[in-house]
Amino acid sequence: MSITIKDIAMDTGLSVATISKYLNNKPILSKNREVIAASIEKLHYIPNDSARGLRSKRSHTIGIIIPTLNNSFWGTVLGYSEEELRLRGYSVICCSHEPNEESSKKTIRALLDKKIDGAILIPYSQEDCQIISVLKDKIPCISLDHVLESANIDAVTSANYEGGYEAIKYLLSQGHRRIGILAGPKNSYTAIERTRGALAALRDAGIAPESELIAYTEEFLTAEGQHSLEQIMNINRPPTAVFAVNYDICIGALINSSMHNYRIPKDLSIVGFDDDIIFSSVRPGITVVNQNIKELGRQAANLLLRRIEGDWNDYPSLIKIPASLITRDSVCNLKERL
Amino acid sequence: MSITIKDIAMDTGLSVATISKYLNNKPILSKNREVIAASIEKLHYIPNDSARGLRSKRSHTIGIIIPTLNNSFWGTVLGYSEEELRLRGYSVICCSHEPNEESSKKTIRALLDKKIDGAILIPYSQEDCQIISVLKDKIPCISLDHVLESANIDAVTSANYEGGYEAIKYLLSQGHRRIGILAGPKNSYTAIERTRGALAALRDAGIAPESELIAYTEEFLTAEGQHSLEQIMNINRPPTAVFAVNYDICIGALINSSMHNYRIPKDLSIVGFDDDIIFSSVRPGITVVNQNIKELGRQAANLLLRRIEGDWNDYPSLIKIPASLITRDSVCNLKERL
DNA sequence: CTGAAAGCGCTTACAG
DNA sequence: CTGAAAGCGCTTACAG
Repeated sequence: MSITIKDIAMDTGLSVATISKYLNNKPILSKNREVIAASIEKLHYIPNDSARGLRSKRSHTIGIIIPTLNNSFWGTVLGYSEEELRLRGYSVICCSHEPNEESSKKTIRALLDKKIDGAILIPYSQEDCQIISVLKDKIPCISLDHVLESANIDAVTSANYEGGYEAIKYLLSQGHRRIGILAGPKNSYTAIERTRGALAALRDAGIAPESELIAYTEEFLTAEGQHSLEQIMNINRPPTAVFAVNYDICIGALINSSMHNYRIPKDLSIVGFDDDIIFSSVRPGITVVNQNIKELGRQAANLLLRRIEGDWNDYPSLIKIPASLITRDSVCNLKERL
Repeated sequence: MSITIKDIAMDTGLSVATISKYLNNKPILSKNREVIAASIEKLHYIPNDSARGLRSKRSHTIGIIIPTLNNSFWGTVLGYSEEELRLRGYSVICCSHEPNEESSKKTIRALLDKKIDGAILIPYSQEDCQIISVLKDKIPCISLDHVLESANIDAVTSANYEGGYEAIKYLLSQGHRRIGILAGPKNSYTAIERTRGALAALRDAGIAPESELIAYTEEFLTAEGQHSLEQIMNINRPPTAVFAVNYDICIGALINSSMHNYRIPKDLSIVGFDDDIIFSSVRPGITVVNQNIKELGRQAANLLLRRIEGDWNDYPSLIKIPASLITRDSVCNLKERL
């Protein structure tokens, strides 16, 4: 019924073995190459993935494991990875998982049953080390967004540390000296890195970080972001500016300042991390450090493909994608005021 | 190397044909059923999808075509569909596509090459009829979120009309009589339906809709939402309340009212469509009509599976998922005021 | 470089 | 209901 490799063999007068070699980019006479290409085009031949997979033990599908899709950030990363992978001939099957061991195991099991050739994993936290170590013994794996300490694994993340550093450096350049850090959860890799960068920038400017200027939360929740700002503005000498390490925390801070009628940036300057349509729509626009989501997704896909193709030269590799400051109107220039 | 159906046959003393029948839920002696189940369990047998696919011409994978994943709404829908499908033994490969013919064709081509057994499509607009009609001749297809007029196709959507009706009915119950409708794009199925419902509610209350109280946009953009509110508040007798038909439009309206220092709900009441964490974090909380995203995703998956399994009884079917009003504090009760 | 043959792990008629 | 045999469309050694 449908066109097979046999039809191409008949049509070209070559053997199926040669057609197969063409399909797999193995050396054949360039004359034959042309003939085959023309025949494939003419007959609209499409290789049968099931047959290829059955013989070669490779499924040409890769798994992407994501915490939750209820989040435009992961969804977007997934989208870019998927695009890159698709263009290279792979399909992706994506799974979301809950932050518990049972869910992780089920997800891994399902993926392995599907005989995926590799996986990109976005971990919840360090605990997900377990799930990745099970996987990476069997197939190539990339950790996205998190660097898992205990696991020896390829990772691609944003330059979180540098992004945090940039945010504070900018605030300092605008004359701020008392800067609060809405540091988010203590167990989040990204939050930790961004906070570390922020503190380093402070230190490099000769400012000793004060613990009352750092507010931690349990999770990335707007409600906790609100509370963080509340807390930090109630100390003896409140800051003139705050750096919020993530979207939800930043939204929370914004909500809290509007409840207190703080005028931004006059009463309080703010820099967030992660851009969103809302930060450019709102007045004043909110200055943020923006992640390059497209590169994040693509590089993860590319690195994974290299591993699948057998290139383990630089293993384990940590790829950092630069994050960049988007300057808007939420930071007051204290120097101009003087 | 890995366990195959042959191993199970050996272990149980039955033939591979019988094991295959077990795997495919065909009638076998219940005695044998038990023996096989035990053996599969014992040897950790996992059927090889490639082999099954090669023989049976079914891939047990289904395609989900999505406008963009850069959107928590689609991502979430995808997540729920994926979960449902996975539990039923299918994997999903998802593709995003651009709103142009070339991109659509490439996407369809890629999916068809993968021999998907069915597809769920979230169209951009009526134009996507083309892409769906190409697909649905070959494999079962469900349209999600949109009902495509010209294509005879299964669809599952939220009760958009009813949701719009509810929003206005609520506003009326709070004593509002002059109500603005931020109607979004004229070519969006969901926007049209929600607006239709809103207008019907007005009419049913004996209020003739006035065209100056309806503001359309080109796309779903916050900037256009801002402009819509601006426009509608500048007419001779501005409304006491507005209904925003979608998230972005609602955010835009909120931003515009904050720029004008309208106090919500005192100066202006507002009801949105589509919930978001931000609407419950903000003060006052924003009243919205909420879609049941989980059901949307699940029902689409279930309907598709029914079609794939050959049940075309109720074709074409339109499944409407109820949307429900979440009452918060953005609507002023004018009756109490009197 | 090319080709003949075997075989990947299943499902599908077909007999029994 | 069960089983023997053929075959799905490829890739993989192996000769040539």
